[in-house]
Parts: sequence; structure tokens; C-alpha cells
Amino acid sequence: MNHPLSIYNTLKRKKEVFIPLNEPYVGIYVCGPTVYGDAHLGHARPAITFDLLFRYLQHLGYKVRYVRNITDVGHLENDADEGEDKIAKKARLEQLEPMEIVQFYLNRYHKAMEALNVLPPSIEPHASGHIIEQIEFIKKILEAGYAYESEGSIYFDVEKYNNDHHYGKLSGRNIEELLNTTRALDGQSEKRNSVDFALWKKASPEHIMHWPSPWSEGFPGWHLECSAMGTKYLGEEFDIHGGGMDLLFPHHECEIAQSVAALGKETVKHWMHNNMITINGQKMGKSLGNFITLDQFFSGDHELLTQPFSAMTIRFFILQAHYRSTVDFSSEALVASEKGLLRLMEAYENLNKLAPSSESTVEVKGIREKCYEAMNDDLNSPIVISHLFDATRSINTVLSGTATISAEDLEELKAVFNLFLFDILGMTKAEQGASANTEAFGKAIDLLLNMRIEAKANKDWALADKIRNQLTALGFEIKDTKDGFEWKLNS
RNA sequence: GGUUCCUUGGCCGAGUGGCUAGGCACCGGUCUGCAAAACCGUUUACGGCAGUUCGAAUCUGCCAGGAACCUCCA
Repeated sequence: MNHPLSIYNTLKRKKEVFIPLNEPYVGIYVCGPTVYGDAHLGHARPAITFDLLFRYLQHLGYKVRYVRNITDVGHLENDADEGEDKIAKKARLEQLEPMEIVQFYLNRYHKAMEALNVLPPSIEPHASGHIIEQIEFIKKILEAGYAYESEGSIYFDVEKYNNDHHYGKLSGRNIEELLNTTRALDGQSEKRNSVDFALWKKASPEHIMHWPSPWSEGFPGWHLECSAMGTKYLGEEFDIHGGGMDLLFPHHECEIAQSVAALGKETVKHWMHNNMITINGQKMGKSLGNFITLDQFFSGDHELLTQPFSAMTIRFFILQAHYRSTVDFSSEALVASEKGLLRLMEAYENLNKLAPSSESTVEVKGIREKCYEAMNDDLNSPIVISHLFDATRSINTVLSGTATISAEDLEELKAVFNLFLFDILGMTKAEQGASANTEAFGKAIDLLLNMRIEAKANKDWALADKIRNQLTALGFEIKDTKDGFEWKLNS
């Protein structure tokens, strides 16, 4: 391939050619969901972004281990001092076992991901299943001297760390200023500095989820799980760490600090961050309460939705924007994506209707290479899609009889659609297998439309229009063609 | 208040110095009994001001508006 894959590295603030540490193996770690509620549109963005990466790297021949964690403990709800574990809080409210909540929402998350055609990761580790690894990680940080115990809890000593290393290198923060301005205000806390973050929190008596440790009965801090599980499954150095931009600080900054403190080196070579989905220009998120769940999209059951949207429409909508741009949700934008996707899918089906000629008058040869170039340029999926739309125009032009295509080019177009639209962008083909029921149903519609042909032959326009209008009212789309008709049912 | 980033045509959304992005919508045409679909064509851009340059949506500065994260206050 002429152009190597370049990926934007948040740490370097520029695109870098991607070279695996240990070719052909590639390790990817992505921050997964906290499973205390239904997945919303915002959750779909990283899942689809890194699914695109996963698919493309595999296509390029890499052997990829993709780890996406499940946060089921330790994600504090408010500030780190007095926060309450989100999972435990929900459990108490609903009088359910914490793990019951986790399992319930995890099942629903998996179902939504499957609908979006997001491939399952290679490993999906739970934070609660890696308490021992996290405790061991804390021990290393303590031994290195970058953490301290305070009333049964362990905190990361950001000031000390920053004296030896650079805390803030990923997020571009100057922590020295923060330390100087906040120290005076910080008298009562059990932390030395307000910027210190918890590695282990002693559980209060009413706290349901807790584990024994050398320091107290408690639970691990939120940032720790990703460091512990990432290194456990991908090694002390691995290729790519991904997540949403909202996790850049403090979460990923803390991960770097933890790794450097415990291991003496940075674990992650390449940081990737997807941007947010906005609604009326604002981040869609749980804390703002302005989110729409994926199930609501699928059912259309939300005041901002004019209709239901299929999972593939959602996926296509997200891929029509570059992953590092914000994408603003609106029902109108989704309708546009839905129609555009339908156009692409019909073009793919039309490929089977084209009769090859001896020569092509449409340009086919460059499309594959252009799609690769776009993918190699930091996964520019909207450009890939624009090339597929260009191909769509060529296909439809041939279909309408004003251009020709050679057998070779026809096969090339089929291959390009299969590769980029389905394998890499991960769109799914319309379901094809017809049951006996749907077969009979189709023949019944054919029967009606054949009667309409007879009516047209008799110039009985009233009857012809009646059949068409009433089928249209039922959601059918009727097209007259030279040899007869075509129809389809719009869902 | 701090850090980072954004502002493209009716809507969404690519694009980092000169070359039509693309989709949706709209309008005109071809096709059709009329439509639909498809095809062809047209129209609507680069937040504002100034600067650099032969040339800027693209670089620089200022201004306006918006966002994400953080902080403070409540």
C-alpha cells in the first residue's frame, strides 16, 4: 500500500504514522461504559469509532487484541472525597444486588452494540474482577513513593510525581499553578493536595461494594482499573489507548501518572480520543440529562425524534462525521443520513442488475485507492463515504443506460462496496433470506401490481392509481419500469 | 477564572494556501398516462475586522459567539 496509516496522537497533538510496537500484533485498550444505565447515543460514538479502527487494523493484516473494560466499581459520582459509588447508589435505590444492576445493563449494552454491528472486543474485563491486580498496582506506586496512606485510603501524590515527571502532559495542564493556588484552601481534607486522586478508598459503613486490602476494607479508585487491566492484558507497553475526549482529564492523565509511578515508564504509545455528540450544541450526557438512549432511537419514543431510526442509520450518521469532530444530533440530520444510506444500499443491490459491456465509460479504477487513502488519513470515514457516493452515481448512470461498465470494473465495484461499506465501515446488508411467509406476501403484491399493469393497458388510470395510491399509503414504494414494475416496502 | 478546541451554503458535514468534497433539501430538465425512483443541470458557503502572500475557508493578530475539561462559588 502506498500510504501508511496515520493516526492522530493526542499526546503529540499531531498525526503520526502508526507503527506497532510488536508487529504484527496490536494492542488496543478503550474505556468502556459504566454500566449503571442504558447506553445512549454518546456511548455509540466511541464504540463505533474504535470498532472502525479494530476492523481496519484487522483488514490490514494485524493481529489485534482489543480490550474494552466494563466499569462496575469505583467510579465516584461527585468529588473524590465524599462521592458515592454509582453502582452501589443505584442498587440501594432499586433494592437490587449491585451485580444484578451490572448484569442487567450489561446485557442491554451488548444487545445495543450488536444492533450497531459493533464487533465484540477480544477481552471485556470487569473492574470488579481485577481487585487483586489493582491492589498490586497500588503497592508498586507506594513502593515507588508516589502515594501515601491517609485514614485507610491511599492517595496519589501528584505534587511529588510532578517534581520528577510531568503531570498534565496529555491534557496540557500546568499543575504547578493549580498546586500553588489551591493549597491554602485545602486544610481539612485527608488529602495532601486537592489535585491528589484516590487509588484506594476506605468504604464507609453503608457502602455495599467493598473488598479487603492491606489498608482497609474498601474499593479502588476510578482511574486505577484501566492501568491495571490494560497492563495485565496488553503488557507494560502497548500501542493504542482510546476513549472519549471527556476522559482526557483527569482520567487518562491519571492513568499515565499511575503507570509511570508504578512501572517507571509510560504504558501507552498512542492516545486516541473521539469527540462528543452534541444536542443543541451541548454534550449529550448522563449528568446533563439531555441524552437519548439507543433504544429510544430504535423505537422513536422520544420527544425530539420524529420517527424511529434503525441502528444502521445511527452508525452511518456517526461515520459521516470524522471521529475527532463534534457531531450535532438532530432528527433532520438523521433523516438525511437514513436516505443517504438507503441510496448506497440500493446502489449495491443495483450492481447485480447491471449488464457488463466491453468497455467502461465510468471511472472505477481509482476508487479503491482513494478509499484507502481516506482511511489511512486518521480514519477519515466521511471521505470514504463520499467516494462510495461517487461510485453510486456511476452505478446508477449505467443502470439508466447512459453509460457502460466492463465486467472487470463491475466486479471491482462489488469488491470495493463489500470491503469498505460492509467489512470496514461495518454496515450490514439488508436481510435476504425470505421465509415462506414473506415469499407469499411478495407474490401477493406482485399479483396486485400485475393487475395494475392490466388496468394501465386498458387505460383504466383510475384503477391503476387506486392500486398504487393505496399501496403507497401502506408504506410501499412503487416504481414503473420499462418491463413492468418494482416495489419495496419502506420500513 | 484556567487549559484546549470549534465557528463552512436551508440542514448535516469534509477540506490547512491556488484545483466542483459528499449527503439531505430546493429549483429546472429528461423519463412517465400522471407519479415515484433514477439520471442531467442550476442555485445557496467559508463568524467579523485587519494583516502576511502573486493568491487564504486554509497562515497570523484582534474581536464576537459556542463547546469540552478543570477550578472557584453556591
